Amino acid sequence: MTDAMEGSAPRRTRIQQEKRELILEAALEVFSTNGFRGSTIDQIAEAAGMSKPNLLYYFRRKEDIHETLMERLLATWLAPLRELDDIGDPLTELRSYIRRKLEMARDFPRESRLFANEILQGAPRIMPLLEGELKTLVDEKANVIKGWMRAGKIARTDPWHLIFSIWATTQHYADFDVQVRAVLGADRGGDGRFEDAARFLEQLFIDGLKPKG
Amino acid sequence: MTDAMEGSAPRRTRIQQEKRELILEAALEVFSTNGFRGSTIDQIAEAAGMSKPNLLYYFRRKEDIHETLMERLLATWLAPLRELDDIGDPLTELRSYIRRKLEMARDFPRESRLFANEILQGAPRIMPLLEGELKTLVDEKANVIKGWMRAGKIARTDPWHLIFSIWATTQHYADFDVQVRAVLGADRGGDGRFEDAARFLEQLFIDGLKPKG
DNA sequence: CTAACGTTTGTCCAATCGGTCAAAATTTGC
DNA sequence: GCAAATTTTGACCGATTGGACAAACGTTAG
Repeated sequence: MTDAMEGSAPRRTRIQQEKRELILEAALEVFSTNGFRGSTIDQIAEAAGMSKPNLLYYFRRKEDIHETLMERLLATWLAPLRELDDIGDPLTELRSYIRRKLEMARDFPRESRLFANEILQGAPRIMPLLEGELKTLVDEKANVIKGWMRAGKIARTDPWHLIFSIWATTQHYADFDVQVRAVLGADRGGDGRFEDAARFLEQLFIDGLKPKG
Repeated sequence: MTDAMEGSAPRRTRIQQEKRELILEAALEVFSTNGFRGSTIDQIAEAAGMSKPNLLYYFRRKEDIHETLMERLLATWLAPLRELDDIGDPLTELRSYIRRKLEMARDFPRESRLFANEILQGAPRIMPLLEGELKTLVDEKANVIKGWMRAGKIARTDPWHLIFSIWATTQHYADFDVQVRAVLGADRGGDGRFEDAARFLEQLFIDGLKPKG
Protein backbone atom coordinates (compact mmCIF):
# COMPACT_ATOMS: atom_id res chain seq x y z
CA MET A 1 0.00 0.00 0.00
CA THR A 2 1.72 3.13 -1.18
CA ASP A 3 -1.02 5.53 -0.33
CA ALA A 4 -2.72 6.59 2.88
CA MET A 5 -6.15 5.05 3.23
CA GLU A 6 -7.85 8.36 3.96
CA GLY A 7 -7.67 11.50 1.90
CA SER A 8 -8.99 12.69 -1.41
CA ALA A 9 -8.06 9.62 -3.47
CA PRO A 10 -8.60 6.44 -1.42
CA ARG A 11 -7.93 4.08 -4.38
CA ARG A 12 -8.83 0.89 -2.56
CA THR A 13 -8.44 -2.77 -3.39
CA ARG A 14 -11.40 -5.09 -3.73
CA ILE A 15 -10.38 -6.77 -0.49
CA GLN A 16 -9.99 -3.44 1.24
CA GLN A 17 -13.49 -2.39 0.25
CA GLU A 18 -15.01 -5.65 1.40
CA LYS A 19 -13.12 -5.85 4.67
CA ARG A 20 -13.75 -2.22 5.53
CA GLU A 21 -17.46 -2.77 5.05
CA LEU A 22 -17.29 -5.86 7.23
CA ILE A 23 -15.54 -3.92 9.95
CA LEU A 24 -17.97 -1.01 9.79
CA GLU A 25 -20.92 -3.38 10.01
CA ALA A 26 -19.39 -5.10 13.03
CA ALA A 27 -18.44 -1.79 14.62
CA LEU A 28 -21.96 -0.46 14.21
CA GLU A 29 -23.26 -3.43 16.15
CA VAL A 30 -20.68 -3.07 18.91
CA PHE A 31 -20.57 0.71 19.21
CA SER A 32 -24.34 1.09 19.20
CA THR A 33 -24.77 -1.25 22.15
CA ASN A 34 -21.69 -0.40 24.20
CA GLY A 35 -20.88 3.17 23.27
CA PHE A 36 -17.47 4.29 22.06
CA ARG A 37 -15.48 3.91 25.25
CA GLY A 38 -17.40 0.80 26.22
CA SER A 39 -16.40 -0.98 23.02
CA THR A 40 -13.05 -2.66 22.44
CA ILE A 41 -11.18 -3.24 19.22
CA ASP A 42 -11.10 -6.93 20.09
CA GLN A 43 -14.89 -7.03 20.26
CA ILE A 44 -15.21 -5.40 16.85
CA ALA A 45 -12.51 -7.62 15.38
CA GLU A 46 -14.20 -10.74 16.67
CA ALA A 47 -17.58 -9.60 15.38
CA ALA A 48 -15.96 -8.98 12.02
CA GLY A 49 -14.29 -12.39 12.10
CA MET A 50 -10.70 -11.21 12.02
CA SER A 51 -7.76 -10.63 14.32
CA LYS A 52 -7.14 -7.30 16.03
CA PRO A 53 -3.93 -6.47 14.13
CA ASN A 54 -5.71 -7.35 10.93
CA LEU A 55 -8.50 -4.91 11.74
CA LEU A 56 -5.94 -2.25 12.60
CA TYR A 57 -4.49 -2.71 9.15
CA TYR A 58 -7.71 -1.33 7.68
CA PHE A 59 -8.43 1.30 10.31
CA ARG A 60 -5.37 2.64 12.02
CA ARG A 61 -7.18 3.83 15.13
CA LYS A 62 -10.37 2.89 16.91
CA GLU A 63 -11.53 6.45 16.50
CA ASP A 64 -11.21 6.25 12.72
CA ILE A 65 -13.85 3.51 12.62
CA HIS A 66 -16.20 5.57 14.75
CA GLU A 67 -15.57 8.67 12.67
CA THR A 68 -16.30 6.89 9.40
CA LEU A 69 -19.44 5.42 10.92
CA MET A 70 -20.68 8.82 12.10
CA GLU A 71 -20.04 10.47 8.75
CA ARG A 72 -22.08 7.88 6.89
CA LEU A 73 -24.78 7.91 9.53
CA LEU A 74 -25.41 11.62 9.45
CA ALA A 75 -25.83 11.69 5.71
CA THR A 76 -28.62 9.10 5.70
CA TRP A 77 -30.03 10.21 9.03
CA LEU A 78 -31.06 13.64 7.85
CA ALA A 79 -32.32 12.49 4.48
CA PRO A 80 -35.98 12.30 5.56
CA LEU A 81 -35.92 15.88 6.82
CA ARG A 82 -34.25 17.04 3.59
CA GLU A 83 -37.14 15.56 1.67
CA LEU A 84 -39.67 17.62 3.60
CA ASP A 85 -40.82 19.81 0.79
CA ASP A 86 -42.73 22.99 0.24
CA ILE A 87 -44.60 21.51 -2.66
CA GLY A 88 -47.46 19.20 -1.80
CA ASP A 89 -50.04 19.23 0.97
CA PRO A 90 -48.52 20.25 4.34
CA LEU A 91 -50.28 17.61 6.41
CA THR A 92 -49.37 14.94 3.89
CA GLU A 93 -45.75 16.08 3.94
CA LEU A 94 -45.61 15.97 7.72
CA ARG A 95 -47.35 12.62 7.84
CA SER A 96 -44.87 11.02 5.48
CA TYR A 97 -41.97 12.62 7.32
CA ILE A 98 -43.17 11.03 10.54
CA ARG A 99 -43.71 7.74 8.78
CA ARG A 100 -40.23 7.78 7.25
CA LYS A 101 -38.62 8.60 10.57
CA LEU A 102 -40.49 5.78 12.28
CA GLU A 103 -39.48 3.38 9.53
CA MET A 104 -35.87 4.35 10.10
CA ALA A 105 -36.24 3.68 13.82
CA ARG A 106 -37.61 0.26 12.92
CA ASP A 107 -35.13 -0.61 10.17
CA PHE A 108 -31.98 1.08 11.47
CA PRO A 109 -32.17 0.98 15.26
CA ARG A 110 -28.43 0.57 15.60
CA GLU A 111 -27.77 3.77 13.70
CA SER A 112 -30.26 5.55 15.92
CA ARG A 113 -28.60 4.25 19.06
CA LEU A 114 -25.15 5.16 17.80
CA PHE A 115 -26.36 8.70 17.26
CA ALA A 116 -28.11 8.79 20.63
CA ASN A 117 -24.94 7.61 22.36
CA GLU A 118 -22.96 10.38 20.74
CA ILE A 119 -25.45 13.11 21.69
CA LEU A 120 -25.92 11.77 25.21
CA GLN A 121 -22.21 12.15 25.83
CA GLY A 122 -22.22 15.75 24.75
CA ALA A 123 -21.61 15.17 21.03
CA PRO A 124 -17.85 15.70 21.43
CA ARG A 125 -17.11 14.59 17.90
CA ILE A 126 -19.97 16.14 15.94
CA MET A 127 -20.65 19.39 17.75
CA PRO A 128 -19.59 21.59 14.81
CA LEU A 129 -21.88 19.62 12.56
CA LEU A 130 -24.85 20.15 14.86
CA GLU A 131 -24.28 23.89 15.03
CA GLY A 132 -23.58 24.10 11.33
CA GLU A 133 -25.19 21.76 8.85
CA LEU A 134 -27.94 20.50 11.14
CA LYS A 135 -28.98 23.90 12.44
CA THR A 136 -29.06 25.31 8.91
CA LEU A 137 -31.23 22.45 7.71
CA VAL A 138 -33.65 22.67 10.63
CA ASP A 139 -33.92 26.44 10.36
CA GLU A 140 -34.71 26.07 6.68
CA LYS A 141 -37.41 23.49 7.28
CA ALA A 142 -38.79 25.44 10.22
CA ASN A 143 -39.32 28.32 7.84
CA VAL A 144 -41.16 26.06 5.42
CA ILE A 145 -43.44 25.00 8.26
CA LYS A 146 -43.87 28.61 9.34
CA GLY A 147 -45.05 29.38 5.82
CA TRP A 148 -47.71 26.67 6.12
CA MET A 149 -48.85 28.20 9.39
CA ARG A 150 -49.05 31.71 7.94
CA ALA A 151 -51.07 30.33 5.07
CA GLY A 152 -53.46 28.75 7.57
CA LYS A 153 -52.70 25.23 6.33
CA ILE A 154 -51.71 23.92 9.76
CA ALA A 155 -52.21 25.15 13.32
CA ARG A 156 -49.78 27.74 14.61
CA THR A 157 -47.12 26.38 16.89
CA ASP A 158 -43.35 26.36 17.33
CA PRO A 159 -41.83 24.65 14.27
CA TRP A 160 -38.51 23.87 15.96
CA HIS A 161 -40.13 22.13 18.89
CA LEU A 162 -42.46 20.39 16.48
CA ILE A 163 -39.43 18.91 14.74
CA PHE A 164 -37.87 17.99 18.10
CA SER A 165 -41.01 16.18 19.15
CA ILE A 166 -41.10 14.21 15.91
CA TRP A 167 -37.49 13.21 16.40
CA ALA A 168 -38.09 12.31 20.02
CA THR A 169 -41.20 10.21 19.52
CA THR A 170 -39.94 8.27 16.53
CA GLN A 171 -36.40 7.64 17.72
CA HIS A 172 -37.81 6.55 21.06
CA TYR A 173 -38.88 3.30 19.43
CA ALA A 174 -35.27 2.57 18.48
CA ASP A 175 -33.35 4.01 21.43
CA PHE A 176 -35.70 2.81 24.16
CA ASP A 177 -36.79 -0.33 22.37
CA VAL A 178 -35.98 -2.58 25.34
CA GLN A 179 -38.21 -0.50 27.58
CA VAL A 180 -41.00 -0.31 25.02
CA ARG A 181 -41.03 -4.06 24.60
CA ALA A 182 -40.79 -4.69 28.34
CA VAL A 183 -43.74 -2.44 29.06
CA LEU A 184 -45.90 -3.68 26.21
CA GLY A 185 -45.27 -7.27 27.25
CA ALA A 186 -45.27 -10.43 25.23
CA ASP A 187 -48.65 -9.93 23.61
CA ARG A 188 -48.39 -6.33 22.39
CA GLY A 189 -44.61 -5.95 22.26
CA GLY A 190 -44.22 -8.04 19.12
CA ASP A 191 -43.77 -6.92 15.55
CA GLY A 192 -47.04 -5.03 15.59
CA ARG A 193 -45.74 -2.35 17.91
CA PHE A 194 -44.45 -0.20 15.08
CA GLU A 195 -47.80 -0.16 13.34
CA ASP A 196 -49.49 0.76 16.61
CA ALA A 197 -46.94 3.50 17.07
CA ALA A 198 -47.50 4.77 13.53
CA ARG A 199 -51.24 4.95 14.08
CA PHE A 200 -50.83 6.72 17.39
CA LEU A 201 -48.28 9.25 16.15
CA GLU A 202 -50.34 10.07 13.10
CA GLN A 203 -53.32 10.79 15.29
CA LEU A 204 -51.27 12.81 17.75
CA PHE A 205 -49.50 14.99 15.23
CA ILE A 206 -51.90 15.23 12.33
CA ASP A 207 -55.12 15.64 14.26
CA GLY A 208 -53.38 17.95 16.68
CA LEU A 209 -52.12 20.16 13.93
CA LYS A 210 -55.31 20.50 11.97
CA PRO A 211 -56.35 24.14 11.68
CA LYS A 212 -59.07 25.09 14.13
CA GLY A 213 -62.54 25.56 12.64
CA MET B 1 -16.61 -0.99 60.84
CA THR B 2 -17.88 -4.33 62.05
CA ASP B 3 -20.86 -4.58 59.75
CA ALA B 4 -21.27 -4.86 56.02
CA MET B 5 -22.33 -1.57 54.49
CA GLU B 6 -25.23 -3.11 52.60
CA GLY B 7 -28.06 -5.13 54.04
CA SER B 8 -31.09 -4.47 56.16
CA ALA B 9 -29.36 -2.45 58.91
CA PRO B 10 -26.69 -0.22 57.38
CA ARG B 11 -25.97 1.64 60.66
CA ARG B 12 -23.68 4.28 59.21
CA THR B 13 -21.40 6.90 60.68
CA ARG B 14 -21.89 10.60 60.07
CA ILE B 15 -18.76 10.61 57.90
CA GLN B 16 -19.98 7.56 56.00
CA GLN B 17 -23.28 9.22 55.22
CA GLU B 18 -21.62 12.41 54.05
CA LYS B 19 -18.93 10.75 51.98
CA ARG B 20 -21.32 8.31 50.40
CA GLU B 21 -23.50 11.21 49.30
CA LEU B 22 -20.46 12.99 47.94
CA ILE B 23 -19.46 9.93 45.96
CA LEU B 24 -22.96 9.36 44.61
CA GLU B 25 -23.19 12.98 43.52
CA ALA B 26 -19.82 12.74 41.75
CA ALA B 27 -20.71 9.38 40.24
CA LEU B 28 -23.98 10.74 38.88
CA GLU B 29 -22.04 13.42 37.06
CA VAL B 30 -19.49 11.00 35.65
CA PHE B 31 -21.78 8.05 34.83
CA SER B 32 -24.40 10.23 33.17
CA THR B 33 -21.92 11.68 30.73
CA ASN B 34 -19.67 8.69 30.08
CA GLY B 35 -21.87 5.68 30.71
CA PHE B 36 -20.95 2.86 33.06
CA ARG B 37 -18.11 1.30 31.13
CA GLY B 38 -16.88 4.68 29.95
CA SER B 39 -16.44 5.90 33.50
CA THR B 40 -13.48 5.08 35.71
CA ILE B 41 -13.26 4.91 39.47
CA ASP B 42 -10.44 7.43 39.32
CA GLN B 43 -12.68 9.93 37.56
CA ILE B 44 -15.38 9.54 40.19
CA ALA B 45 -12.86 9.72 43.01
CA GLU B 46 -11.34 12.89 41.63
CA ALA B 47 -14.75 14.47 41.14
CA ALA B 48 -15.56 13.57 44.74
CA GLY B 49 -12.25 14.99 45.91
CA MET B 50 -10.80 11.82 47.34
CA SER B 51 -8.38 9.06 46.47
CA LYS B 52 -9.42 5.89 44.69
CA PRO B 53 -8.74 3.53 47.62
CA ASN B 54 -10.64 5.92 49.84
CA LEU B 55 -13.64 5.79 47.55
CA LEU B 56 -13.42 2.00 47.46
CA TYR B 57 -13.63 2.04 51.21
CA TYR B 58 -17.19 3.34 50.93
CA PHE B 59 -18.25 1.38 47.87
CA ARG B 60 -16.47 -1.89 47.44
CA ARG B 61 -17.10 -2.17 43.74
CA LYS B 62 -17.75 0.26 40.91
CA GLU B 63 -20.96 -1.57 40.23
CA ASP B 64 -22.21 -0.92 43.77
CA ILE B 65 -22.13 2.82 43.14
CA HIS B 66 -24.06 2.43 39.93
CA GLU B 67 -26.56 0.11 41.54
CA THR B 68 -27.24 2.50 44.42
CA LEU B 69 -27.62 5.33 41.95
CA MET B 70 -30.10 3.40 39.84
CA GLU B 71 -32.20 2.35 42.81
CA ARG B 72 -32.59 5.92 43.98
CA LEU B 73 -33.19 7.17 40.47
CA LEU B 74 -36.02 4.81 39.67
CA ALA B 75 -37.93 5.70 42.80
CA THR B 76 -38.03 9.41 42.00
CA TRP B 77 -38.20 8.91 38.28
CA LEU B 78 -41.56 7.19 38.32
CA ALA B 79 -43.07 9.45 40.97
CA PRO B 80 -44.81 11.76 38.46
CA LEU B 81 -46.54 8.84 36.78
CA ARG B 82 -47.60 7.43 40.15
CA GLU B 83 -49.33 10.72 40.89
CA LEU B 84 -51.42 10.48 37.74
CA ASP B 85 -54.77 10.05 39.38
CA ASP B 86 -58.27 9.01 38.52
CA ILE B 87 -59.76 11.82 40.57
CA GLY B 88 -59.69 15.24 38.97
CA ASP B 89 -60.14 16.41 35.41
CA PRO B 90 -58.39 14.11 32.87
CA LEU B 91 -56.93 16.87 30.73
CA THR B 92 -55.70 18.70 33.82
CA GLU B 93 -54.14 15.51 35.11
CA LEU B 94 -52.35 14.86 31.84
CA ARG B 95 -51.25 18.45 31.54
CA SER B 96 -49.65 18.46 34.97
CA TYR B 97 -48.05 15.06 34.30
CA ILE B 98 -46.41 16.48 31.19
CA ARG B 99 -45.37 19.59 33.08
CA ARG B 100 -43.86 17.57 35.91
CA LYS B 101 -41.95 15.35 33.52
CA LEU B 102 -40.60 18.37 31.67
CA GLU B 103 -39.57 19.97 34.95
CA MET B 104 -37.67 16.82 35.82
CA ALA B 105 -35.89 16.94 32.47
CA ARG B 106 -34.93 20.53 33.25
CA ASP B 107 -33.96 20.03 36.90
CA PHE B 108 -32.50 16.53 36.80
CA PRO B 109 -30.95 16.09 33.36
CA ARG B 110 -28.16 13.90 34.73
CA GLU B 111 -30.63 11.43 36.16
CA SER B 112 -32.41 11.33 32.83
CA ARG B 113 -29.16 10.68 30.97
CA LEU B 114 -28.13 7.99 33.43
CA PHE B 115 -31.40 6.23 32.78
CA ALA B 116 -31.13 6.73 29.03
CA ASN B 117 -27.62 5.28 29.05
CA GLU B 118 -28.86 2.21 30.86
CA ILE B 119 -31.78 1.62 28.49
CA LEU B 120 -29.70 2.31 25.39
CA GLN B 121 -27.34 -0.46 26.35
CA GLY B 122 -30.12 -2.95 26.72
CA ALA B 123 -30.96 -2.29 30.38
CA PRO B 124 -28.76 -5.17 31.55
CA ARG B 125 -29.07 -4.21 35.21
CA ILE B 126 -32.72 -3.20 35.44
CA MET B 127 -34.47 -5.49 33.00
CA PRO B 128 -36.47 -7.32 35.71
CA LEU B 129 -37.62 -3.99 37.05
CA LEU B 130 -38.85 -2.87 33.63
CA GLU B 131 -40.82 -6.05 33.10
CA GLY B 132 -42.09 -6.01 36.67
CA GLU B 133 -42.66 -2.82 38.57
CA LEU B 134 -42.61 -0.50 35.57
CA LYS B 135 -44.90 -2.59 33.38
CA THR B 136 -47.38 -2.98 36.25
CA LEU B 137 -47.43 0.75 36.88
CA VAL B 138 -47.84 1.66 33.21
CA ASP B 139 -50.58 -0.93 32.71
CA GLU B 140 -52.40 0.46 35.69
CA LYS B 141 -52.19 4.03 34.45
CA ALA B 142 -53.06 2.97 30.92
CA ASN B 143 -56.28 1.57 32.32
CA VAL B 144 -57.02 4.85 34.07
CA ILE B 145 -56.57 6.63 30.74
CA LYS B 146 -58.72 4.03 29.01
CA GLY B 147 -61.44 4.81 31.52
CA TRP B 148 -61.28 8.48 30.56
CA MET B 149 -61.60 7.52 26.91
CA ARG B 150 -64.59 5.28 27.51
CA ALA B 151 -66.20 8.12 29.45
CA GLY B 152 -65.63 10.41 26.47
CA LYS B 153 -63.41 12.75 28.49
CA ILE B 154 -60.48 12.51 26.08
CA ALA B 155 -60.06 11.33 22.50
CA ARG B 156 -59.64 7.61 21.96
CA THR B 157 -56.11 6.52 21.27
CA ASP B 158 -53.51 4.03 22.49
CA PRO B 159 -52.76 4.84 26.16
CA TRP B 160 -49.42 2.99 26.20
CA HIS B 161 -48.08 4.84 23.19
CA LEU B 162 -49.45 8.06 24.63
CA ILE B 163 -47.33 7.50 27.73
CA PHE B 164 -44.33 6.60 25.56
CA SER B 165 -44.68 9.80 23.59
CA ILE B 166 -44.86 11.88 26.76
CA TRP B 167 -41.72 10.20 28.03
CA ALA B 168 -39.97 10.65 24.70
CA THR B 169 -40.80 14.31 24.18
CA THR B 170 -40.04 15.46 27.70
CA GLN B 171 -36.89 13.42 28.26
CA HIS B 172 -35.64 14.58 24.88
CA TYR B 173 -34.92 17.98 26.42
CA ALA B 174 -32.58 16.35 28.93
CA ASP B 175 -31.03 13.56 26.90
CA PHE B 176 -30.57 15.48 23.67
CA ASP B 177 -29.99 18.82 25.32
CA VAL B 178 -26.77 19.49 23.41
CA GLN B 179 -28.55 19.00 20.11
CA VAL B 180 -31.54 21.09 21.15
CA ARG B 181 -29.33 24.00 22.14
CA ALA B 182 -27.16 23.66 19.05
CA VAL B 183 -30.18 23.77 16.75
CA LEU B 184 -31.97 26.57 18.57
CA GLY B 185 -28.80 28.64 18.52
CA ALA B 186 -27.63 31.35 20.87
CA ASP B 187 -30.80 33.43 20.77
CA ARG B 188 -33.46 30.78 21.36
CA GLY B 189 -31.37 28.10 23.04
CA GLY B 190 -31.11 29.90 26.37
CA ASP B 191 -33.08 29.39 29.53
CA GLY B 192 -36.37 30.10 27.77
CA ARG B 193 -36.27 26.88 25.80
CA PHE B 194 -38.05 24.90 28.49
CA GLU B 195 -40.94 27.34 28.61
CA ASP B 196 -41.20 27.22 24.83
CA ALA B 197 -41.16 23.43 25.05
CA ALA B 198 -43.84 23.44 27.75
CA ARG B 199 -46.11 25.63 25.64
CA PHE B 200 -45.55 23.48 22.56
CA LEU B 201 -46.10 20.16 24.32
CA GLU B 202 -49.25 21.40 26.01
CA GLN B 203 -50.66 22.42 22.67
CA LEU B 204 -49.59 19.16 21.03
CA PHE B 205 -50.97 16.83 23.65
CA ILE B 206 -53.88 18.68 25.18
CA ASP B 207 -55.36 20.14 22.04
CA GLY B 208 -54.69 16.91 20.22
CA LEU B 209 -56.51 14.91 22.83
CA LYS B 210 -59.58 17.00 23.14
CA PRO B 211 -62.70 15.02 22.34
CA LYS B 212 -64.02 15.63 18.86
CA GLY B 213 -67.17 17.81 18.72
C1' DC C 1 7.77 -18.30 -12.47
C1' DT C 2 8.78 -14.56 -9.88
C1' DA C 3 9.15 -10.14 -7.99
C1' DA C 4 6.41 -6.65 -6.08
C1' DC C 5 2.68 -5.68 -3.52
C1' DG C 6 -1.13 -6.61 -0.42
C1' DT C 7 -2.79 -9.16 3.60
C1' DT C 8 -2.60 -11.71 7.96
C1' DT C 9 -0.70 -13.19 12.20
C1' DG C 10 1.90 -13.73 16.73
C1' DT C 11 4.27 -11.25 19.77
C1' DC C 12 5.04 -7.50 22.32
C1' DC C 13 4.47 -2.91 24.83
C1' DA C 14 3.11 0.99 27.72
C1' DA C 15 -0.94 2.80 29.72
C1' DT C 16 -4.95 2.24 32.13
C1' DC C 17 -8.24 -0.39 34.43
C1' DG C 18 -10.68 -2.29 38.85
C1' DG C 19 -9.40 -3.67 43.02
C1' DT C 20 -6.27 -5.24 47.35
C1' DC C 21 -3.59 -4.49 51.43
C1' DA C 22 -1.10 -3.02 55.24
C1' DA C 23 0.28 0.88 57.47
C1' DA C 24 -0.48 5.60 58.83
C1' DA C 25 -3.57 9.25 60.27
C1' DT C 26 -7.69 10.59 62.32
C1' DT C 27 -11.95 10.44 64.88
C1' DT C 28 -14.78 8.72 68.55
C1' DG C 29 -16.41 6.73 72.99
C1' DC C 30 -15.26 6.60 77.59
C1' DG D 1 -6.28 11.69 77.57
C1' DC D 2 -6.30 7.32 75.75
C1' DA D 3 -7.57 3.12 73.58
C1' DA D 4 -10.46 1.33 70.12
C1' DA D 5 -12.57 2.05 65.98
C1' DT D 6 -12.79 4.42 61.79
C1' DT D 7 -10.84 6.80 57.87
C1' DT D 8 -7.13 7.84 54.55
C1' DT D 9 -3.16 6.89 51.93
C1' DG D 10 0.67 4.93 48.98
C1' DA D 11 2.26 1.06 47.03
C1' DC D 12 1.10 -2.61 44.56
C1' DC D 13 -1.26 -6.41 41.49
C1' DG D 14 -3.20 -8.93 37.61
C1' DA D 15 -6.15 -8.11 33.72
C1' DT D 16 -7.40 -5.49 29.87
C1' DT D 17 -6.78 -1.90 26.82
C1' DG D 18 -5.22 0.49 22.24
C1' DG D 19 -1.76 0.07 19.33
C1' DA D 20 3.21 -1.13 17.10
C1' DC D 21 5.98 -4.24 14.53
C1' DA D 22 8.29 -7.49 11.85
C1' DA D 23 7.83 -11.75 9.97
C1' DA D 24 4.99 -14.92 7.41
C1' DC D 25 1.60 -15.66 4.07
C1' DG D 26 -1.27 -14.62 -0.34
C1' DT D 27 -2.15 -12.42 -4.54
C1' DT D 28 -1.34 -10.54 -8.85
C1' DA D 29 0.83 -8.49 -12.93
C1' DG D 30 4.32 -9.18 -16.25
